[in-house]
Amino acid sequence: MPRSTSASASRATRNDVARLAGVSPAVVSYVVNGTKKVSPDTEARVRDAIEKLGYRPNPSARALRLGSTEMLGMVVPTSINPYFAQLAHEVELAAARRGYLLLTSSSDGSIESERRHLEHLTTRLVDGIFLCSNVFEPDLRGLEHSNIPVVLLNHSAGVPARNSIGVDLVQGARLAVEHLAGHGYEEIGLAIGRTSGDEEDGREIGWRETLEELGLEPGPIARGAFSPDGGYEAMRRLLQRGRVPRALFVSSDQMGRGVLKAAHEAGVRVPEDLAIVSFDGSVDAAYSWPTLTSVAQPLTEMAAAAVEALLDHTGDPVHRIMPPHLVVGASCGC
Amino acid sequence: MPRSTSASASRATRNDVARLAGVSPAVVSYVVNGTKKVSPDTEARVRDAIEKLGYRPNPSARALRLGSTEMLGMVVPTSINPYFAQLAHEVELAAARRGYLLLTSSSDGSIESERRHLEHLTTRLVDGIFLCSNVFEPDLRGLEHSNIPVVLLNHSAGVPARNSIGVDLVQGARLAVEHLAGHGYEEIGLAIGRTSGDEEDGREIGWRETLEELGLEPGPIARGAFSPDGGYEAMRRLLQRGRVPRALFVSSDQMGRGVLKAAHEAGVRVPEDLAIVSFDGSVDAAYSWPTLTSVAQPLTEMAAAAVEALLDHTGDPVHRIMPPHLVVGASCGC
DNA sequence: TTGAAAGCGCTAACAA
DNA sequence: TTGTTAGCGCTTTCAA
Repeated sequence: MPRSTSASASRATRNDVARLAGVSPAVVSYVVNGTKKVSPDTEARVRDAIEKLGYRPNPSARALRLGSTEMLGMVVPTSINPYFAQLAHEVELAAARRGYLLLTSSSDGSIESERRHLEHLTTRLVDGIFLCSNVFEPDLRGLEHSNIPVVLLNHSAGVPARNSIGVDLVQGARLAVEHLAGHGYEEIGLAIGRTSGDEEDGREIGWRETLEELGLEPGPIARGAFSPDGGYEAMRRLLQRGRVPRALFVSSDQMGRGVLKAAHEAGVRVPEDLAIVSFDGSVDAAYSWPTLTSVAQPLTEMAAAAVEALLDHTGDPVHRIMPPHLVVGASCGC
Repeated sequence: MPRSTSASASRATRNDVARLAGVSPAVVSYVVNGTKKVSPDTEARVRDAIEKLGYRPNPSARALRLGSTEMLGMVVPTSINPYFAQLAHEVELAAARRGYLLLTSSSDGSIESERRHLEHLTTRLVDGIFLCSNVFEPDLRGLEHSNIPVVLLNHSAGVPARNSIGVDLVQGARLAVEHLAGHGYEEIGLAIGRTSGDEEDGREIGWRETLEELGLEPGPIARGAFSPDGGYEAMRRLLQRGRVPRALFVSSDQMGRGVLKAAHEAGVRVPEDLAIVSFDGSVDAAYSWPTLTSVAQPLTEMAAAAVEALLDHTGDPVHRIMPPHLVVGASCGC
């Protein structure tokens, strides 16, 4: 028998409080929830008893009665990535402001694990789920029996029937490319994370379109995972092909770290030989060497919007695309 | 009325399953929990109904009945720090192996917030708590009425009445200092994170003792927060004092990032002018420039030990001090 | 092998 | 203003 059983067995219940205060159990609920008027005198006695016994309402009983656990779930690809760690943290704060607790788990980049985590969360009966999926069209079958609302977070193109919140990737890429072009670079390459579906990443679209508008030829493209390793390998490939451009748009700060590492190893100076603008605006950008100029996502706003969409929204799905902004570091040569 | 209410209202209950299978509700429990023999025929019918309805036992009802939520809580100073993110992830995996879900929240380095999070977790009736505290003697008053077991994780000196799991900081510092001394450096400084109590950090002790044993004078000490910013400022201070040693032991990879940034800015070459060994062995070490030689903590083992201490241990408090090991990068000049 | 029933702690409708 | 009570979905004892 687990220790926990004795732990909760020893915990004061509403009846204990009622007995000590000399009132009925219902009155304790009235005081705790403020749902009904109670005479000041009674209230004082009840509060006193609550204090003495260290009483806390049992959340399982509450949840059972109310049909709501007041918990929200979030699935991220990996919490080691500071971008997702920060996003999850912002969501945690936004949820807490509404009295909800956030359960976060990481799918480690696997679709199978993502599905399992979703299932696990629904089993736990969370009141809603934020999903940062590894794929464009996540497998939501585990939710079909549950009616639990979902918000696709960090998801820039809307899946028709789902709420989604994301940053404007196309616009972000535009900021990056225009900034590099503003420095006079005419050859601007792309190091981009691999997506697992058919959809083209908005950053790639924005990069191409902006170059076109500026009358510039697209520079070389290198693909890799959305990770430091992925960035490292992407940059290594550019080096091997002898096709290192003068400027490079990198699709995440994490990849940026890898690109920098490969550049340093090869003796490519940043920004003198290679100017870089990356994406996300996470802490990693500020503590790379050189610091990365990065297209920052408005995480706080995205988190707030996600919580709002989950808790307040009914009717048609919400699709919010938030504007990014450029945070200038040293890697672009400013 | 929140959407969640309607969501859970629509969820199939055990009674629905029983009705569909033509058995009593109890039999459904027998099948689900495997606690009692049921005829193969009945079992098949029940499983069929479960499948059809997508039935999942209501965890709140289970928890209410069993007195256990099968959830564990964890409080970390910050989940943005990859070291804690990784530690939390390892704990999440270890807990999952035992059928427990992990609730993680970050205290953002504040003692007040740490206390609040602890309280919040106990209120949620988790079956146990892992605490990576900001301080040596955490304020556990919020738990006094609850009997919830606690493990101090990332805590190297045992608080007498509590379980604690940590790495051997003294031994870790020894590895670092001996390695640097092995490179022939005779002046080895220390950049160390500030602790908020009176206790001296084991790394400082180990650093001093090892130098003493080697017959070397202690190099300069710089203190700062356990963060990139803290490392940056610590290094800046050494630079301003004109007291940059030839070798430096840095008490975390996060600080190491800041030290590197300050060194780069000042034109101090690593490892040529300054050799560095840091602590934690996190991803940050591998993607710094140059890569950091770092004293790695056995996170997986620590997480497993922590879960074991929490779930299996009764009687006297557990105090486990795990051995670290050196991961060689480029910053030491190897 | 199966079923009936008590009760976990709580909220809220209703009665007093 | 306060108390009584039904019932949320589940596990488990006891009886059939």
